[in-house]
Amino acid sequence: MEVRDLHPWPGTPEEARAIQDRLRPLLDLDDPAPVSPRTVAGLDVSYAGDGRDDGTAARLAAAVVVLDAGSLEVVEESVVTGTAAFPYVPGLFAFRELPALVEALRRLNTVPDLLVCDGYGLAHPRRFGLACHLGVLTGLPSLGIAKRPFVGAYDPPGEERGSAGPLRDGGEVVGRVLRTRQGVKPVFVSVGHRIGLDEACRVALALSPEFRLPETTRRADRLSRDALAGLLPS
DNA sequence: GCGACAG
DNA sequence: ATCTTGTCGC
Repeated sequence: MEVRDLHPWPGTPEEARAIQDRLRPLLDLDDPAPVSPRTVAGLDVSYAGDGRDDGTAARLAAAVVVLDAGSLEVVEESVVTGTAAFPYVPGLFAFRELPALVEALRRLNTVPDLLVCDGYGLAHPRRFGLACHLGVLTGLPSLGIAKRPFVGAYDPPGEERGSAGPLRDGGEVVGRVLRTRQGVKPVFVSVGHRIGLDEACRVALALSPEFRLPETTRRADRLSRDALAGLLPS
């Protein structure tokens, strides 16, 4: 599929933040139309550990797995190996894996109806997490499902699957804390681009019929790990 | 100023 | 993210 060219690559955290501030206005989040995705793409990245002290140049594998939204059967897979493009800095996480993920998306023959990212969308210090960034670059609806809290405050949702509550930051609701499995830690859902929070949570639940994490990220996680394992140890 | 901080 | 043993439970 087609993906917009990457902007000039930032050399410093300041430049990276400036890029996020410049791209944020491109988000389409006002009254988004229903997505009702037929296919959903899950994205994830695995790392080989070493690299430089700042984490740059660490070997990684970025995977995209497209599933049929109804049956959750695999429609297409794409994996690429590469190196971390930026040190890990909370709030600038996207710059670490963006180049590899974009390349994996470009190698897709299918154009998914929705992107499900491992991390955050709007629930971000500058309201521009990885899901927002990929949404703008691809033009596709996107959302983020994170395993751990980042920004915002929340009350623990009920113990049953489906229970949820608002994730609030700076006086605004930036996402939702959702229990995808009874008695198990909840996940953090936030919209990225062209989708509403209600639909994002419905999709998140539909993609997680059995486990805490959605099948999209579970599949992408396994694929990226396998790709890394297939590389010569070094 | 100090601590916390997606993956 | 990754480093990691055993253990409880379906």
